[in-house]
Formats: sequence, structure tokens, C-alpha cells
Amino acid sequence: MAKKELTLDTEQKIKAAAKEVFLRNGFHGAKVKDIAEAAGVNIALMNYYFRSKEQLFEMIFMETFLSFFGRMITLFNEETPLEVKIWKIVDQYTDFVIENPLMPVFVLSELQKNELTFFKQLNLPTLLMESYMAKQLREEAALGNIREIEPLQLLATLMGNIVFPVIARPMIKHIGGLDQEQYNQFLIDRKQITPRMIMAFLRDR
Amino acid sequence: MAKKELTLDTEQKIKAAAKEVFLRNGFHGAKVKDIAEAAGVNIALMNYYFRSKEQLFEMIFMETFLSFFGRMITLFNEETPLEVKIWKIVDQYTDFVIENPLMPVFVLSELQKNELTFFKQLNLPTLLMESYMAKQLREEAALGNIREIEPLQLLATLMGNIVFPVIARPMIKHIGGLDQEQYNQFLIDRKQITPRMIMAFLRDR
DNA sequence: GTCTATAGAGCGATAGAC
DNA sequence: GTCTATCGCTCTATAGAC
Repeated sequence: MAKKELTLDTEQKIKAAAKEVFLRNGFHGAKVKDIAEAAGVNIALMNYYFRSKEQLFEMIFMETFLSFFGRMITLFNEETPLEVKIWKIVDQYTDFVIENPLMPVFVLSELQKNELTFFKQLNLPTLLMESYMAKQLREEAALGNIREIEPLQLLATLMGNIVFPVIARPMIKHIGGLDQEQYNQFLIDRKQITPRMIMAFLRDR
Repeated sequence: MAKKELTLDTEQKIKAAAKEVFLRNGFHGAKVKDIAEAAGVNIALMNYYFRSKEQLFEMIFMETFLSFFGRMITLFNEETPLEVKIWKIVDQYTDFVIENPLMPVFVLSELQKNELTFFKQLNLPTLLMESYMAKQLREEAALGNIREIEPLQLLATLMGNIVFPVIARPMIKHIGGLDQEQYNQFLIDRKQITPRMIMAFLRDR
């Protein structure tokens, strides 16, 4: 039992180290030596647990993508009124990307470079179209409360406004001459701008 | 003279090939062998013209970043009325990223991984704050025509709405179950959504 | 389960012929 | 200017000892 715990511990330590190195450097920029060093083990042990760099990467990528996308879908499915929900999504997803600043560019740039088989097997269209958010948008538009909008357009708008400033962090910081604290404040300020903008659009006809 | 033209030709051929390979695969994913093959020359000749992979990359990156960012700043400086300009920026910058779909993720992900000295030397803050757009936003807000907004927030909003859907292309296509044509139409549809949304926000107080 | 040592392939860069 | 041949290094993976 103590043996089993120790095993899990090493495995988790390698996985955590791999996640850190992959997210910072991407698949090709990450070297197995860096991962082994960050985990405090040697390369042989890494391959004992995970067989190859590719397999380790696929596991990390899958988990990271599901976290990145799943978090948004969970928020889409909250059964609160539309306007309340949009404010909440922006607030919570902003906090989420502030805590995981390397996640968006990692997920999106690896997705552009690789052909990831697991990704194609996910039934993402259904997840979006059958979300509570999609139902709400249809109903509110039918009632004439808001303008019609495709759920995918709303998703892209939300993500664009929340996630882009994180993807573009070095550029934003440099253009604005911001230090880390000012940059975080810049993201926090967007918690007001983004939902106001989306609601103004939905109501404006 | 004919000799000189031939020289430039080979140099340009290598550079064009390098740009293609770097944009598709990033610095670490791009192999000098791939670039040489794409250019129809051998590795020795590449190094004859550009000395090293690093130097070739830096040249490509610099040009690409200046194109990506400069295009937006040029549009910011057009001396047309605010609303007209916002519509025009969205229209033209959308066309620009549709024509250069790999540019955004390349620029932003390499910027996150590397410490690029040339980048830090650029005086980007001045370019933005002294743009005609910044002046317009101050004046229109003082007149009470629009809500106050920092130029950097407007820049992030515009880029987020235009560029993010391109960065997230594989994800958007898969979530929406879109083929290439439907995906392009999705981007075109945003030419209406984004400026309407921004104007609704600026006017809504 | 963890280590050392090393295999074997691939990488970027260059010497030297033409 | 352009090529072939090759160097020296780094990379990932594995064999084998403990």
C-alpha cells in the first residue's frame, strides 16, 4: 500500500512536470530531458511510466483541452437567466485563464499543428447545440427580448474577448507599457466591458 | 546584372520557403531540411545566405510581426469618422487574416515562448497612444457621443473578435461541424456582428 | 521501481571541391 | 553561387544492473 502510493506519487510528479514544460514550450520545444529534470527523475523512468514523449504529450493535451473547453461548456449549461449568466461566464472564465495563462495558446497552437485523433472523436457539436445556453438564446429571441444569434458566434465572441488578451499577453503588456499588476488589472477591467458589450448588442435592434 | 537578379531570386526563394515552414510549424517544429527542400536548395546554401536557422527565423518573425501589427495601426490612423472606421477595420482586418490564416497563432505563440530583443526595442506604446484613433476616442467621449474607453481596450476587443476565430479555427470548425466554405462564411458573418457590438457598447450609457 | 550507460537516429553547421 | 560529404552535438528510447 505504501508502495502503491509511492508509485502514484512518482507518476503524478512526472505528469505535473510534463504539463508545465509542454505548456511553456509546446511539443517540439519541450525536451524529455527538461521534463525529467523538472520531475527530479531520469529519462528511463519517464519512459517506464509513459512509454514515449508522444504518449505523454497526448495525455497532457487531452486533459488540458477538456479542461479549457469543458469549463466553458459547464458555464454554458448553468440554468440562470441569460444576462446573469453572461456576466458570470465572463467573470469566472476570466479568473480561470488568469490562473492558467499558458493554457489557451498551448491548446490552440498545438491544435493547429497536429492531427489529434482523440480530438476528432469528441462530439463537440452536440455539446454546444444542446447546451442550455443554446435553448435560452432561441427562446429569448422568439420572445423578442434579444436579437437572434448563433450559439457558435456567441461562443467565439465570449472566448475572443476573454481569451485573446491572454494569448496576446506579451504584446498587450508591451503596447500598453504595463507591468504584471497593471496587466492583470487590464484583464479585470474587461469583466465589465465584455458583458456590457454583448448585452448591448443583443438588445440593440 | 543578370547575376545579381539570380542571386536575389535564390535568396527570396529560401526566404519564402522559410516563411511557409516557420508559420506552419513554429521555430522548434520547423527543420532546416524542410526549409531547404521547400526552397529546392540544400542546407549549405541556406546557411550561405542566412548564416543560421536563428537568424533566418528572426528575420521572418520580425517581418511577420510588423505586418500583423502594422496593418492594424495603419487602419487605426485612417482619418475617417469613428463609426465608419470601426466598420472598415473589421472588414479589412478580417480579409487580412483570412488571407494569412497562420499568421496570428505564429506571431502570438512565438512571442510567448521566446525573448525577442527586436520586439522590445519597438516603441509600440507611442504608436498606439498617438494614433488618430486614440485622439478620436478622447474627443468623441468629451463630446458625450460615446462612452470613455482606453485605446488598448478597443484594440484588444477588435483583435479578440477578429483574430481569435482564426486562431481557434480547428476548434471552431469542429464544434460547428463546418467545412472550409462554411467556416469562411462564419468569419464573414462576424463582419456584421463585431462592429455592431462595439458601436452598441460605445453608445450605450 | 529506479538507476547508469549507451544505442541509433536526426539535427544544424561547415569544409572544401567545383 | 552551389554542391557533396561529413563533423559534432543533441535527441529519444532502451538494455541491463540493482
